[in-house]
Amino acid sequence: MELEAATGSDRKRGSGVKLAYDVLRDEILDLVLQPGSAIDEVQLAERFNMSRTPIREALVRLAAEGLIQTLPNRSTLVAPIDFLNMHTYFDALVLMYRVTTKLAAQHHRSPDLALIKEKQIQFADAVKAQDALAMIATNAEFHLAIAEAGRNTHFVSFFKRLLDEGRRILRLYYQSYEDRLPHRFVQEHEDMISAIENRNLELAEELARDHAEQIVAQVQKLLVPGERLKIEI
Amino acid sequence: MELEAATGSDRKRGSGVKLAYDVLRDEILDLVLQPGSAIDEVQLAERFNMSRTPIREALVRLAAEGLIQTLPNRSTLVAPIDFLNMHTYFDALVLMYRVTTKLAAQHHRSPDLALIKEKQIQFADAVKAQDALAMIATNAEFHLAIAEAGRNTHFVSFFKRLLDEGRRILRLYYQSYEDRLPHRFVQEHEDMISAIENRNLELAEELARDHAEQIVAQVQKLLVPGERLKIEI
DNA sequence: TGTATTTTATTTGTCGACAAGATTTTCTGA
DNA sequence: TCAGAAAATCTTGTCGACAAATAAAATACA
Repeated sequence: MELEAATGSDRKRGSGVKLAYDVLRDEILDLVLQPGSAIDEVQLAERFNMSRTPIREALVRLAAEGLIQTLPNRSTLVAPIDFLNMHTYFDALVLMYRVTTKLAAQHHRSPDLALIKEKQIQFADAVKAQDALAMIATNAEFHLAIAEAGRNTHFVSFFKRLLDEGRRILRLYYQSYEDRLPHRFVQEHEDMISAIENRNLELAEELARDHAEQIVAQVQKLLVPGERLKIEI
Repeated sequence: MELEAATGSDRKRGSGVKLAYDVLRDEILDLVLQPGSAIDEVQLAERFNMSRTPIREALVRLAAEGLIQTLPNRSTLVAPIDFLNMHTYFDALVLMYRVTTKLAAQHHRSPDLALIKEKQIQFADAVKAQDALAMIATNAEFHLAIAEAGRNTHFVSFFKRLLDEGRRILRLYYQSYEDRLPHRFVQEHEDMISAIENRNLELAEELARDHAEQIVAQVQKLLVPGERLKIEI
C-alpha cells in the first residue's frame, strides 16, 4: 500500500502535491475511498512521506473540483454521491455529449480524427477483453478527444468534470452487475466518427444524444428505480 | 488601501483564506488586478496581515477556478483574457442562458419566482441609475436566480463560472464606452419572467437565446471586430 | 442510571523558517 | 563592448511547531 512513497524523501520539488492529488483523485473516482468517509491529513502525510502542507494543497484542489467536502474547522470527507439528484447529472451529461460531438463535426481537423480513432480502438479492445475498468476509462478518453476536436475549452472542462463524476457512478454499476459488456456501444462510436468525419452536424448530434440516452437508460435502470424527468433542449 | 487588515491580527480562525480569496477574486473580476500581471505572495501576506499559508490556499482555489495561472516554481499571474477564443465563451454562455431558463420554466416553484422578480427590480434600478457596475452584478444575479430555479446544480455552477468570467469582459466593455445603457434588456427580462411563470418552455428558451445573442452581439461589436462562428444547437 | 459540566485529546488553521529553483547581477576573458 | 560563467538575490515549495476549535472522555451531580 505504501508503494508510492519510499523511505528516502528524494522527491522533485513541487511534485509532492501533484502526486498526492493524482493518487487521491484516482482513489476517490475508483471508489477505493468510500464516498462520505473521512479524510485524515496527518495519516495522508505519513503515507505519502511528506508534510501536511502539500497534502493540504492537494485537498484544497480536490475540494474545488467537488471531489471532497470540507467542513470548516472540522473533518474533510470524500464527497458523497448524490443519488437523489442523479437525473440532473444525466441531463447535463447528455447535453454535453450532444454539444461536443456537434462541435467536433464542425471544427475537427485531421489530427483530431486520428486521435479519436485511436481512442476508439482502445475502447473496442477493452470491450473485447471484457475489462470494465478499461472500458470506463477509454470511453471517457474517446469522448474527451471528440470534445477537444470541438475546440471549446469551456465545454471541454465542464464535460471532463462530468465524466469524472460519472466514473464513480459507472464504477458502482459495473461493481454490482457482471454484465455482458455493451458491444453495441462500439458500433455507435463508429457511427459517430463517420458523422464527424463527414461534417454532418445534425447527424453527429443525434447519434451523440441517442448514445448518451442509451447509456443513461442502462445505468438508471440499475441504479435508480425512480423516474427521470426527460428534458428536451 | 490597507483597510481590510488592521494592525491587530484579531481575526477569526479560518476566515483568513476566505478574506483573501474574496478580495482577490473581486479585484481580478473587477479588473483592479490587470490580466496577465504577476502576483506576489509575500506582498499579499503583508497586505492582508497574515502568513503566506492562507494566501497560498486562496491562490490555489483561484487557480482551480481558472482565475489565476500558476507556473511551477515560477511566478503566478492573473489569468489573461482570451480574446482569440472569445466566440467559444459566447457559445457556452448562450447555451447556458437557454438551458437554465428553460429548466426554470419547467421546475420553478413560487419562492423562486419571488426571488427572480426581486433581482429583476434591482436590475431595473441599476439601469435607471445608469450604474454600469451594478447592472453587471444584478444582471448576473438575476440569471443565476433563474438557473437556481431550474434545479440543476451542475448547470448552475458552470453558468456561475461563465458569468464570473463575463464580468471581466463586460467591465472592459463599460470601461471603454459610456453608453446609453440598455433599457431594452429590462423588458426582455420581464418577458422571460412571464414565460417562466406560465411554464412555457419553448418560449422561455427562445427569449433567453435572443436575449443572450443580443448581449453577445453588442459586446462583440465593440470588442472583437473579427467574425464569430454562429452555432445552432 | 442518566444528564450536565469540566478535562483531556484530537484535528485543523496559521505561523516563521529554511532550502531548492529560478532570476538577476556581477565578474571574467576575449 | 560584449558574451558567457559565477555569485548573489529573490521567490516558491516544504517543513515542524504551535494555538484555536472541535470532539471525546472523564467527572460531578441529581
